[in-house]
Formats: sequence, structure tokens, C-alpha cells
Amino acid sequence: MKNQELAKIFNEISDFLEADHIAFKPFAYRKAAIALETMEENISEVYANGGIKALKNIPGVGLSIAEKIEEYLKTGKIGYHEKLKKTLPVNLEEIIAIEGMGPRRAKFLYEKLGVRTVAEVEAAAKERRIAPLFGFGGKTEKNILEGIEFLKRSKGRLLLGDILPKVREVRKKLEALPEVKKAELAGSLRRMKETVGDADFLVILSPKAGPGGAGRIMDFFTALDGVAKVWGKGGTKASVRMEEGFDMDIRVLPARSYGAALQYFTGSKDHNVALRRIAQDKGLKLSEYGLFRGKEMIAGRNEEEIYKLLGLQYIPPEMRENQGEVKAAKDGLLPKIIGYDEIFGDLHCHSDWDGGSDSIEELAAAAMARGYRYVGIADHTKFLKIEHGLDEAGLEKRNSHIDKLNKRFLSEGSDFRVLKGCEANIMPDGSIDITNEALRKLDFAIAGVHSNMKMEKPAMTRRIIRAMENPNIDIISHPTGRILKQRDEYPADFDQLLETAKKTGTILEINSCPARLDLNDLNIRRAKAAGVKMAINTDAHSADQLRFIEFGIAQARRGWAEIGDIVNAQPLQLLLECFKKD
DNA sequence: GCCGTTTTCGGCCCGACTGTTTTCAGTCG
Repeated sequence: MKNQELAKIFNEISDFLEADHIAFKPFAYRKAAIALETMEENISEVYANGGIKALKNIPGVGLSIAEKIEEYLKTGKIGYHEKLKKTLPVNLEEIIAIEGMGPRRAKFLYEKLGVRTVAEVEAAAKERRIAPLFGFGGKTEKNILEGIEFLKRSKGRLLLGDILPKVREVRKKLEALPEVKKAELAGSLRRMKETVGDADFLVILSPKAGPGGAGRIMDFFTALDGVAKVWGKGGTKASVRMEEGFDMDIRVLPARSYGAALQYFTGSKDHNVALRRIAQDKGLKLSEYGLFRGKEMIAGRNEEEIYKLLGLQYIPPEMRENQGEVKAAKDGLLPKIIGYDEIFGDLHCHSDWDGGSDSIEELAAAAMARGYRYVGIADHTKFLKIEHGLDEAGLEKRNSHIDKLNKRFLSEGSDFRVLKGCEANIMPDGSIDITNEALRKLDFAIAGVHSNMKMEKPAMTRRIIRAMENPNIDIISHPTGRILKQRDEYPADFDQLLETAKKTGTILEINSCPARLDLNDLNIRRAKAAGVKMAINTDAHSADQLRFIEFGIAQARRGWAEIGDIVNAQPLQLLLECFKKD
């Protein structure tokens, strides 16, 4: 897709213009870049089908940018961009990734010192050539060096599943302070994005905090265990970098602004811009301190009243990505997305029968403790020798073990049910690594791709389609195969997969494992639109990992999924009806 | 450069903090 390439170019144009102190234009290019990055349609197709006119229909794209898109699609280059690169021949994208460096400083340093890359900036800083420059100084020079060090150490964002438990600990510590009435997580963590770059804390002062209360919170925060560097520390705001490579920010606000601040710091940025536009249209002003009509504050204590006064339905944090949710909320058409406590059971758990760490009994007990009504045991099948996959005979033995367990539950007056399943392997030709006869004896069967992932796109598409056409395969696990920060998706035509899933009644998995989250939010939305049913599973290899379900539900919420889209948000009888009948 | 249910011109989200200044520019979220 050319969408990403174009977005990158427009972002770069925006940076160049900012370096030149040009007002407003950078914002326009940035907006167009975001529109390209997030749109589902292929820009080449949009242009092929509707020309310049269709391009102009994209929000944020006017005539000038539409023509530049056309130029890129035709020639692979944009003259305006090439010209800007010549006037400032610097690797801007790389340099402004250094914390504290923006386009203007990058340009200034190029003009004074001729530096074009991060390596050259680093050399200049080490030789003390930056500090004497006008507007710079010793501290800035030191910050630049530390920023470069960090860039080298940490490559990008961290997994939601890794960070969330840690920042929840910090939140607990903050809430235990006598000066703190309430500490809340905001930002992309509250929106439950699959990866996060930083953690934002919002703190409301306790009435008994007294003078200097906010300052003491700042002192506590910047001295937390694991703080590697304090970026900044003021009376009501501080920012630190953690040893593990992510930043944490804190803001202290008065209680009357709590809702406005929570709304503001939850973002996303684009969502907030959209809200502010609406406020403006109504003659109001929205800031982190509240919603104002002139000098009068008309809302701010909680988020709900802000959305209400803007004429919108309340929008859950997970949906705040400016992906149509604002318009839907305006029209009263926001879907009622699935809640965190609406899952009836997990369908993808590995027991010690295939080398998982806990027994079926332990998994069942953990599932019951979570309030589930059923749990699906989906042990690997024989192809995956390294995972101790079960062959037909092994599966048979395990099945009778589960039958006995269910009988025991029944005799104890419990209607909790252990479902007999498996996670079979989809072979390169689309066949399944275990016989249909064995599959028929199960309550349900999952199949997934676990090998030969580097196939050509048409072959991989055919492979998965053939598995879905098998009347014994109910669910496809981790349908795109991506591993966050490690491995891209398999090359497969997702639209074709959706079409086949719909036709065959095959369920697609939302795998909740923090490194997978597969389907991701966007694909969940596509599946929902295609009328394909999904199951939110953990792929747990131990009873403890059942807790991953939270991350899968979060992605489902980000993908606008409702209870009706999720088969395991249904009671047992309805769930069983979702499986194929063979 | 984009956009319009007051507008085809005149707006464009807003505020905190740092490091450098001596009143403010740059960066960040």
C-alpha cells in the first residue's frame, strides 16, 4: 500500500515547514498524513476509481494535497518534497526522534554546525560545540546526548501487557499518599492501545493535602524506584524516564477539573481536536480545566457531563481514536461495545496434556474463580511435537478424562462445563494434522498456522481458506499470525478470509496474548462489518494466563465489537449453536 | 493547506515546562 509511504512524506513535509517557521500549513500536512495512515482503503484504488475528486473527499485532503498524491502515484516522487529536502538536506525524521529536538533546532544546528544525522549531532555534542550556540547551553547539550543514548537502547514502544501491571503498581503507591485523593491512568494505556510509549497519571489533590501538597507528590513521583532520569519537574507536572525504557508523566489538578483533565489526557490527540472543534462550533472552549462558556465553567467534574454538553453520547476510552466515533456519538449511533465482565468462558487453554503447565482441573478451578461458566481445553495436536501435541489416541484419553471431570461437576451440583477442544495445525496445503474422525469427537476444534509462514500470498490464502472449509474446524486461532515487534502478519488476503469465514460460519479468534492481540483492533472492525463471528481467547499455557483476557476484550472494544459479535460472550447453549454441526 | 447548518475569507487546540533568556522560543502532550 502506498498509504504509508505517502503519510511518511507528508509528515516529513510538515516537519520541514515547521523548521521554516511556517504557520498552519504543517498542521494541514500532518492531518492528511494521519488520514492516509488510518484509512482502510488503498489510496491507489481510491485514485484509480475516482481520480482527484475522490482524493479530495478524504477529510484533510484538498486540491493541493490531492495533486501531490496524484504526482506520487504517477511518478513515485513529489517535487515539492524533493525541493524541501534540497534546501534542508538533513535526516529530520531521525533527528527529531531525539527527545527535546524539534525541526527548528534541527535546522538551526544544521545551519551553524552542518550536522545532518543523529551520529553527527552526537559527535558535535560530545565535542561541546552545541552548548555555546545561541539558545542552547550546557544542559540542553547534555539532554541531547542522553536522548541519543535512550534512542539507541530502547527501540520503540512497549507491550501493553508488559507495562500495565507495572503502572498499576505505581498508581496504587500514589493513591496511598495522604496528599492524593485520586490517581488515575490516562493516555494510550487507558485507551488500551496494544503498545504504549508512556504512562500518564492524573492526580486529584486531597482536601487535606495542605500547602506544598502537590510539590510533595512531585518529589515522591520523581524518586520512585526504577526512575532513570527526570525530564522535568514543576509544581503540578513532572515527567520521568524509567529504566525499562518508557516515560511516565504526572499532572496534579483540582477536583473541579477532574473530568476535563481525564478526558484531555486520555486522548487520542485527534479525538480531542475533534471535540474541541465541536466545542468551538457551540461557542464553547474545552481545555484540561473544563468546558467554558466565556469565563463560566459549565462542565469539568466528570467526563460524562462534558460529552453530554457537547451533544454527544459518552464515548468509552477504547474508542477515542477519531475513527468515526465522534460522528456516531453525535448521531446517537454508538454501538454498545462488549464489557470487561461479559465473557462466559475461555475457549483456548492449553493443559498439561500438551505440555502446558497446569492440569485441566486447575484450569477449570481458575476459570470458575473468574466467574466463567465454561472453559475450552484446546491442546495442540500431533504435528507440533515440540509442544507435545496429542495424536488421535492421546486426544481420546484426554477426552475421557474431561468426561469424568464434567460428571463430577454435575454430581456436585455445578453446571460448570469443560469443553473438549484442540488447536490443530493447518498444514501448508490447508489440510489438518489430525483425522476428521478425531475432530468429530470434540465439542469444538480450533486450527491455526504454526509452520511454513513464509509462503506466497495466494498459497497462504488458499491454505487458510481450505481449513475454514473443513466442516470440523470451528475457529481459526491468531488469524494473521503477527507477533508484536517480532514478526509481521502472514501474507494472506484478509478480505478473502473474511468472505470465506462468513460463508462457512467459521469463527475468527481474538487472541489475547499480549504479544499477539490477533485479530487486532482494525481487523476486528473489518470482521464485524463483514458479519463474521469472533471468539476472545487467551491461548493460556497456565492458569495464571487466563488474566490475559482483559487485553483481548480491550482490543474487541477498540474494534467496536458488541456481545452479539463474540461467541464466548454467550451462555453455553448459544455458544454450542455457533459451532459447525458436523 | 484545509474548511464552512453563521463564513469562499479568516480562522486554525491549548497550556506547562525547560533552558535560555531578561521577556521568550521551542518542545511536548
